[in-house]
Amino acid sequence: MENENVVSKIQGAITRNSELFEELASLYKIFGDASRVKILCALTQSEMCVSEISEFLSITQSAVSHQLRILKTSNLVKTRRNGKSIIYSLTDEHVRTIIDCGMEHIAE
Amino acid sequence: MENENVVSKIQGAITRNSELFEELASLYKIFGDASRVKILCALTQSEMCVSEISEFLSITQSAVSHQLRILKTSNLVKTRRNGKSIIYSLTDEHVRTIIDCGMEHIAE
DNA sequence: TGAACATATGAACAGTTGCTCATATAACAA
DNA sequence: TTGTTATATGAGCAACTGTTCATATGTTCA
Repeated sequence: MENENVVSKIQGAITRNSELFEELASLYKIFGDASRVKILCALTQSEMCVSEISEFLSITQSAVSHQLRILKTSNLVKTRRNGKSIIYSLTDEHVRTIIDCGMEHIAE
Repeated sequence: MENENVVSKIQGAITRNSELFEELASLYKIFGDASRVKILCALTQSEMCVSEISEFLSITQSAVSHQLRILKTSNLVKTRRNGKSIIYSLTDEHVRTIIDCGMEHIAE
C-alpha cells in the first residue's frame, strides 16, 4: 500500500500535466528523424543556407525546405535573408544540449 | 571561402557518422510519443506493473503492452516477474536526464 | 484440473510522415 | 524586361505508427 500511494501520486502529477507531455513528445518527434537531426547538428557548428544543407545531406532541395519549415514552425531555427539565399541558424543553445544528451546515451 | 571550408568539414563529420544519426533519431523517436514519454516519466518515480500503468494512463492494457515492448526492445526498460505481474523499471538513469533536458526546453 | 487474473501478441485499420514532382515566389544580373 | 538562381509550397503517394479487438500464454489458487 506504500507503493500504491506513490503510484497514485504519480498518476496525479501526470494526468494534471497531460498537455505538458504532449508538448514534450512533439519536441522529441522533431529530433526523431535522421535528416532533421543532421540538419540541427550541422547548424550547431555553423549557420547555413538551404542549398548548402541540401548538398551535404544529399537530399533534394525540396525535401530540405520541407524539413526546415518544420524546424522553423517549432521555433528551433530562425532565418535571415542574404541576397538570394536564406540563412538558417539555431534560435538557441537548447538544441545542442538535447543532441548531446542523446549522444551520451548512445555512447553507453 | 572561410565559411565554405567550415561547411565542408561539417559535411565530412556528418556523412562519416551517418549511422550514428540514424541511431540518435531512433532514440528520440521513442520519446516522440506522449504515451511512451508518460510511461517513462512515471518509471523515473517508481517501478510499476502493466495494469498500474494502464490504469493511470487510461490506456488499454493491450496498448500499454505494445508500447512497453518497444521500450524493452530498445533497452530503455527492464522487467522482472512478481507472481502474476510483470514489474517494469528503467534500465538506467539516462532516461531521466533526457526527459529533464526536453522539459527544460519546453519551460523556455 | 479448471477458473480467474495478468500480460503478450498478431491482424486490421485509420491517421500521420517524409519524400517526389511540379510549380510558385523572390532576388539579382544583363 | 527576360533569364537565372535560390527557396517555398501544394498535391499525391508509399511507408510507417499507434490503437483496438480477439486471442494466446502464463501464473496462482481452489
